[in-house]
Amino acid sequence: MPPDAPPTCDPQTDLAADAQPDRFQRAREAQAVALLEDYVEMIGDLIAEHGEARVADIAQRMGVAHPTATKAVSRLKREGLAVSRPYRGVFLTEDGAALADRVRQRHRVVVDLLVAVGVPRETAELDAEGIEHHVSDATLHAFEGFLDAKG
Amino acid sequence: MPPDAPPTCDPQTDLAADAQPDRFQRAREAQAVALLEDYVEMIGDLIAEHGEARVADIAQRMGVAHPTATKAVSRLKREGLAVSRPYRGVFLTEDGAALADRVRQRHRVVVDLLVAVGVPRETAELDAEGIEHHVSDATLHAFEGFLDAKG
DNA sequence: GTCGAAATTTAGCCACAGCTATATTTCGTG
DNA sequence: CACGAAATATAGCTGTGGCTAAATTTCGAC
Repeated sequence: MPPDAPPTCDPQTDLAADAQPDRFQRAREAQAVALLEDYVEMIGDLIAEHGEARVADIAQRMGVAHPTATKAVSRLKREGLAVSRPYRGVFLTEDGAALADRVRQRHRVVVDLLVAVGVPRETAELDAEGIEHHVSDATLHAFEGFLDAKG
Repeated sequence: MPPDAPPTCDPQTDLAADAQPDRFQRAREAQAVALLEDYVEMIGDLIAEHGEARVADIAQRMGVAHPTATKAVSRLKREGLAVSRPYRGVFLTEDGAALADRVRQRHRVVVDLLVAVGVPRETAELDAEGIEHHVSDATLHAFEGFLDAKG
């Protein structure tokens, strides 16, 4: 096929198709940070409860084996989100703590919005765990506006 | 620490913590099928437009290299969602086509709901790409109910 | 103060999902 | 109808994120 004569007849369709790759790349990037966000939030919770986050507790709450949690912590340390000395508890850096706060807050807003539009609370909690990582700042702001207007 | 005397003082906190692993495992599973869903929907779109889905087109629209698309098609075939003969176009099985329809419909509902609560259309399209894969049937139903009630 | 249990880390495996480079096949053009 | 360009497939690499099994360290109990 010659490059100046694409096989599709509708130029509008082609335009939409051209915009798609960016969308999917964006979604892939969001997914890449999603796990780190979950671990950071979980570590934040554990520190708030116990004063430190032990690998065994992280693993248990994330539903993974101990070595998996250890590797995740390594990635967090590499990203500058957590610190730890060998065989000791894990702590968050300033950046990590800030991220944990943001994630926790976003989670709450997402759950509240889901409930506000009629999703049962329990279902909202379950779905929010996956949804929250794909909620942009703009969407989060819209959610907050909607909740303010409603209540 | 003895097993009958956990270090936390609040039994309610422990209960919530015990429920967490399932949540995360659920989110991980959802993420595992998300990519397949995207590919299936995209292949459905291409078939609707061109009568078949070529690997090069799939790769271009998904924003990945050709071999990545080829490997994805292999997984779809293994899962019984697509069929293809070597060096020829890709087609969906009955299951694949049904999944594509469901995904497309769910995407539309998610975008509509985001718009309904005040998210700009363009942002809604971007975020929906990631959000939709984590919307359960129960939540989708609630979204539809909310949209019906609204307009 | 030593020893053993518990926690952590390390090593090594698998599958996925991306990539580049190379081989193979198809198909339009001359 | 042969040939070369384009499309597809294969091979082999990287990094992620799981896992089990084995080595190491910590720490409480005696």
